[in-house]
Parts: sequence; structure tokens; C-alpha cells
Amino acid sequence: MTTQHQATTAANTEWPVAIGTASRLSNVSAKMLRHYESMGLLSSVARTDSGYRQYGEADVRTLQFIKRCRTLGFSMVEIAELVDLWHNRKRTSASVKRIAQRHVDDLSQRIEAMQAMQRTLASLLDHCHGDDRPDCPILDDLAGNCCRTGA
Amino acid sequence: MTTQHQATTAANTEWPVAIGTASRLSNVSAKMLRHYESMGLLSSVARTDSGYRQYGEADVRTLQFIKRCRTLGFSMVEIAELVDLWHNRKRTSASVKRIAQRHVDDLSQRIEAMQAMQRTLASLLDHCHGDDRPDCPILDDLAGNCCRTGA
DNA sequence: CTTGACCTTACCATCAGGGGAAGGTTCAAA
DNA sequence: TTTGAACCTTCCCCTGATGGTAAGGTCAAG
Repeated sequence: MTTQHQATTAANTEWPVAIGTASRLSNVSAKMLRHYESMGLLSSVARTDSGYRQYGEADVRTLQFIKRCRTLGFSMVEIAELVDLWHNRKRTSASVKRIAQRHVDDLSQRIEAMQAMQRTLASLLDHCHGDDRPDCPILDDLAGNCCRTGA
Repeated sequence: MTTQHQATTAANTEWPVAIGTASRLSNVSAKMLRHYESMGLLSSVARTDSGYRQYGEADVRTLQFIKRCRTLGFSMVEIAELVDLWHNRKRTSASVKRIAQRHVDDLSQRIEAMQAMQRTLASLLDHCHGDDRPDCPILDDLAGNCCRTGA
């Protein structure tokens, strides 16, 4: 429709925008916009005379960047690093890759831990009749009364 | 070595024990022992005249039960339910199984969400050279500048 | 009696948010 | 012009499971 080079935000937006609009454009709650600002993730959000926050296009793009990072599971500390690198023309792609790789490794560890729980639980579920009698292999295992065979 | 029927706790233990010993026997920090008590998970921990907590064998077994549940990823709310069922002779194994099944389903969902993140990140990592130049497909994707093809 | 290990309560921090109260601003309709 | 809805502000408390620390009481061995 309109010019292509700012199609990331809604086409007919009048800048700057208030917090509610910035929230809708970035899919981040107004609460979190204020929180990110207090954390220093958005440098210098402008204000009107009456104190209302005013977000420019660059601010909203940064918020969308943060949102995408959160969707991928990065921590706020990692996101702060990524935003810094994003804004730093002298960054190296290696430094970005290092952060992403560390996060992937972290995810792998957490996934494996949860899968281990799942395997044990699946085995317990398998042994439990799930009827109206009180005898329960699950409770027996939890109480340590059972053959704790595998792990 | 000693009698078999109480081999779950150290053989030569003089009951009741203070919090440090209970902590070692259950592999739960003293901090958490106090917390569990304040949550009502341990009904009525005895005290000495000077106010020191005194844990009996049954208490320590309950703590070991809780510890095992935590290891399997159950939340404290679920653990409270499980402890209640464990102590309730009129429970049905179905009620126990329901809690465990719900937990497994929850784990499955969380694992899948993390695996989705991992897949996206793996693809991004694959496209990034990781050298000392600033061009970085990872940042491009996070900034929304990239072909967001798949998910 | 001192020393050190142990115990007590109480408060603060984590992490990424959500909920709500009390009050100021803006804008349009009546 | 007034009023009312929708919006904004700051401030404080809640989550869940756990760690940390501080200030002080208790106990047993030397």
C-alpha cells in the first residue's frame, strides 16, 4: 500500500505514539514497556509536557526485536547484550553467534532434564492401574518403597 | 547391617533429629525444611524447650517423598496433593495417576515449546558465519529484516 | 568461660511479568 | 462548558522455589 521501507509497523501510523499504541504494535504489554525502560533497554524514551511517554519508530522496532528475542527464549540479560550488538556497527557476527549458541546449549540441557523426568513418569504411569483401589505404584516409588531400578 | 525395616534413613540415627540432620537425611536444605513447614506440608514439627525443631522418622520420610517429587518436577501444589493422597488410606490410584498424567502433559507442552525455539535457533546458527564481520543473519532475523519463512 | 557449630526469626533477591489502587490527561459528545 | 470514557502516570504487592545474609539464642566440648 504505502511506502515499503517502513512496513514493519502499521502503514498509517502517526509518530510518535503513546504507550498503548506502542504496546499493540510490538505485542508487548504497557507494563513491560515501562519495565524494559527502567532496565535501560530503551535509551531515552521521550515524554510529553504532561509526562506521557512518546515512542518513535526506532523505539517500536527495538521493542519488536526484544519481543522476538523473548519468543525465542532469551533471558533479559542476553537480550540486553543482543540489543547492544544490534546497535553496534563494529560488532562481530561471532559475538552474536556465541550468545545464541550458549542459549541453545542451555535449552538442550533443560530439555534433557525434563525428558528424563518424563521417562521416569511415563514408566510409573504405565505401572499404575488408575482404578478406585488405593494401591499405587506411583506413590510407592515416590515413597521410596519400590524397586528404584533404573534411575 | 542393622534391622532392614528402616533402612531408608541412616542405620544408627537417634530420633528425633535437629534440622541439620534432617536436611542431610533428606537432601533438602534447612531453608526449605522451614519453608515446607510454613506451607503446611509437614503437619506439626515438634520443638525442644529452646525452640529447636525436632524431626521424627516419619517427618524425614515425608521430606524424602517431597524431595523425590521435586526431582520429578512436580510443583509444590501438586506435591501437597500427593502427600495428602499418600497419607490417605481411602485414596484411589486413579486420583494419583491423574495428577501424574497432568504433570506429564505439562512437561510435554513445555518441552515442545523449547524444542520449537531450538529448531529456529539452530537454523539461525546454521546461517551465521560467526566471523569478525558485523553482518549477521541472526540479528537480521531478530530485527525482522529477514525472510521469516517457516515459523 | 570461651569457642565454634548449630539453631532461631526476619528480611531481601531472583525472573519475567501480572494486578490493582489512586490520581492526572485528553478528547469527544452532550 | 461540563462530563465521561479512555488513556496515561507512579507505587506497591503477588507469583514459585530457592538462596543469602544479618542479628541473635543454644549447646557441647575444651
